Amino acid sequence: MKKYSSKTISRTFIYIRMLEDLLSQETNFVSSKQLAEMVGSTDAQIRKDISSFGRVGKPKLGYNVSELKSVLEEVIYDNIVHVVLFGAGSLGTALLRYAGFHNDRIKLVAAFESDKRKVGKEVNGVKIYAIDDVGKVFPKLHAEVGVIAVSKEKSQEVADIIVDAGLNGIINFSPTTLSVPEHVLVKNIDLSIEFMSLFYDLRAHNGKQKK
Amino acid sequence: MKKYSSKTISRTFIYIRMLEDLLSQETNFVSSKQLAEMVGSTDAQIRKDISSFGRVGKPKLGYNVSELKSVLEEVIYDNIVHVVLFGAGSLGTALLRYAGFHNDRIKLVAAFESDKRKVGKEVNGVKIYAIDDVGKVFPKLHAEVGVIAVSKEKSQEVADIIVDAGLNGIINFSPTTLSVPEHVLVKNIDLSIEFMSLFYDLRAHNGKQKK
DNA sequence: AACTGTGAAGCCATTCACAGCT
DNA sequence: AGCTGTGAATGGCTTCACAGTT
Repeated sequence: MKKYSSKTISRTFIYIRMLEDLLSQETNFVSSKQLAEMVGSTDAQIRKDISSFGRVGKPKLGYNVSELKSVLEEVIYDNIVHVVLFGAGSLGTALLRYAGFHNDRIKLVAAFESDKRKVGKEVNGVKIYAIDDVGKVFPKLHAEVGVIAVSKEKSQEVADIIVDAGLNGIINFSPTTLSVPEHVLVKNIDLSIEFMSLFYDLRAHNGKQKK
Repeated sequence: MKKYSSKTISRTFIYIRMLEDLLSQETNFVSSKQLAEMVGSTDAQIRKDISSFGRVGKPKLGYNVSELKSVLEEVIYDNIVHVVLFGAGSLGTALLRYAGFHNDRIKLVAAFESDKRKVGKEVNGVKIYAIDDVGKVFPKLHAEVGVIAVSKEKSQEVADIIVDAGLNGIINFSPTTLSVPEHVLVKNIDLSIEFMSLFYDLRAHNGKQKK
């Protein structure tokens, strides 16, 4: 598998989304400049990203929308991601309901929760199991990525369970730095840091304007 | 206001969190190397970040934990962020309940929602208003940042409301690229992109290991 | 002796600018 | 004539490595 930078990959998802919009408007061709405008980037950036995947544009015409979409999709997905959720509290439940996880590339296959009252329920077609049954349920799931949506205090414990179960990708919504073996990839999404850093940028930004 | 890179700022929040942990264990000094290990970074990175805020470390001893914490906090917050939420669906409700927004630096001051059944309720001390009352309620709020947690279809409409109300920071949880005037700062948090790009990294990572 | 602070080097991503294609 | 693809230039962030400090 060829390795692209994860920045390029993140942008590629956004490009695909735009191409889908264009397709639904029956637009056949799009230029790097137009795409750039749609996603808030630059034409050079778009061309650089796309050209790293091969020669797909047509000089003078731009990119064929559906062809480009196929190329981008091929780069990114050869498979479906099987995701398991830990924690069905308010954040976990929001994730279960979140429309973004009900597409053809991501499949949320199960949720685990310690609160007995929630165990056995189903949200959006996803079953909630008791955390103690991980050993029993896991082998059937073919899961690849675990999502941690439990409290700060329990997150390391859950991370250990995920690692023991053999997964090597974690998305961590709790505000902690997890310690995991080196082969496990962790992506931290700390919502309060996102907020606070936006706020900081905002003040710096406004300060500049006043000058 | 001096401008630091937003990468440095994001890390600073994480440093503060670690320093709080150290304080609660009554540790007085910490070296860049120890901190690096705690947050999963390098000692040089830590020193570079901290030194950009001034000379605060003591050669041979390291950093005084509580002194460093004060310095970092001073850099980041002179004020409280007033946040307004749009959308009290499952994601919005999770945000209302999210512990990270109940600290002394972020204040979620109100929520707006179009579903009449939710209007008038209170979650975690935050009132839910009708979206039509924005004009009436807003002036009292002193809000600085708006959070969009509504569906893709309604997000641009809500962004327009936020901009009209005079806010110039938006955190957008919906999977769209908003169009806003140049002075408005938008931070997109697209959870499905986060997932998909983790998955991609994971596969690239595993591919490498097999060699 | 041990650790910080920092100039310099190295690395990566973005932007520029234009040759080449249709 | 217009738009892509890309080498070269730029800019920014990270790492190196060591002088300075206590």
